[in-house]
Amino acid sequence: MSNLDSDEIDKIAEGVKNWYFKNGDKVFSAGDIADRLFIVCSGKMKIYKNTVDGREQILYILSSGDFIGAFNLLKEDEFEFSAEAIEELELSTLAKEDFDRIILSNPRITLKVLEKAYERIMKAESLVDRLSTNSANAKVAGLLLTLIGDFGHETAEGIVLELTINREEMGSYSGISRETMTRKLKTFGELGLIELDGHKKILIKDKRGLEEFMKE
Amino acid sequence: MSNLDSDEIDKIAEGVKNWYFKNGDKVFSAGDIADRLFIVCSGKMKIYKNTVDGREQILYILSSGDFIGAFNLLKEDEFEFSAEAIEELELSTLAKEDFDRIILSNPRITLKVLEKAYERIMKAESLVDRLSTNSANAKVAGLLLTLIGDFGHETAEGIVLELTINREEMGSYSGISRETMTRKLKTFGELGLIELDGHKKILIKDKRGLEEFMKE
DNA sequence: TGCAAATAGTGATTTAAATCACTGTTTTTT
DNA sequence: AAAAAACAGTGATTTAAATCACTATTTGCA
Repeated sequence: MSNLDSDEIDKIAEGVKNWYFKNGDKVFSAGDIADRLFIVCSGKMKIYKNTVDGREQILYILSSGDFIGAFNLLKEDEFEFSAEAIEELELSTLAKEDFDRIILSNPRITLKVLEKAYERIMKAESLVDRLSTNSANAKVAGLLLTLIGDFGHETAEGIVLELTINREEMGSYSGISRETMTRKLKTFGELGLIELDGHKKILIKDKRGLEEFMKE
Repeated sequence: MSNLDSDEIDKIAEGVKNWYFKNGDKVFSAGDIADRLFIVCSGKMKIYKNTVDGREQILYILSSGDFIGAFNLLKEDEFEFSAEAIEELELSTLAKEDFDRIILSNPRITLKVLEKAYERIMKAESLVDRLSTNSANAKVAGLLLTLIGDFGHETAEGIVLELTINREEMGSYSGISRETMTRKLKTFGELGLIELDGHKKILIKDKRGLEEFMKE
């Protein structure tokens, strides 16, 4: 936050509010006025839409440092999606007009925001990738690779996913049903690509193998 | 292009090249180095990926004023998609390093680019919307509404789509097969929502009705 | 204008995943 | 630690769209 004079900083700090959410709490809903910027400080939240046929489609999983509600500079639209905490979550929010003012007067911050916008484009396009195949195997393989980014960390035995989403939500993040998700994960387990440990932990044993699945 | 001094403008003009493509010509391919920015001057081109199961998934249809190959500032990646003219097409291209230089030194242009990035986010997310339903009816309705933006113009009888894409490509822009596209368009015709006039023209008779189809 | 090539339409069949209905297991709560 | 609630697994069945194989129509070019 360089390039801000102290008056400006004071003014902004005034507008910043901090929030705390528990797993499952709703942060905002589709249709709410998007007059604030939400910045994730710790924890995770899911961004999702309700589809035509009454299911939920997860678009993004946001972690520390991600923000949402900002790119439409100066226009104050409604949110087209909803947000819900998927683990303990700390947020700061900032009035959109303050944010706009900061962007308009601080080129370096504009560039940062542009970078974030690019990140979001990449994520949306990779979701399109996942949804555009008809093969459930490819969807699940693609999902697991994405989840490495969202929930993965390296260990001695390989990459471990410590999930805070359930099978239904995994389905919703890849466009398949809960039951198909269950069945495909089992198949991948039998093939030695992954190892399931309870409901909340997956060990990725063969990342390459998963990538292969996305090519057929 | 305000805020550029004349030296700068000269330097940039040097790097600009103009291109002309016929319908069906390839502009660039996935895997090509993305070291240029492509700006559409007139005509249209489609941006697409080849999916896992060997089909083509259209991501965007770009028209005059749209550009591609830019948001990943300073990084020179490969294109993850291909581009092909879908009617006579005039392009200008600009070396990416020049573009980066312009952005970094002209905040007003950065803002313009940010606006375009937001537009692309909206388009990608609306494509996700379309792909995330299992109902072919909803996909086709959503497609037609999107095509209004890409190919539509108002006439006395309603909105007319003068298509430069075929049924296969319409399917590819909404995640269904050519045959299903054909059948659903027929159904919509019978319901009085649209009217088909040859292969290349569709009259939208009931936009509201189409929107309704996206909600069930 | 007529002809070839491209594109679209259509019925029959297959297929993979959704759905349904239930049971089993894990996780969380008190 | 026990009980309740949430979540996951599974077989049977249905379903909608993909695919196949072919014909008909449209388009654009010579």
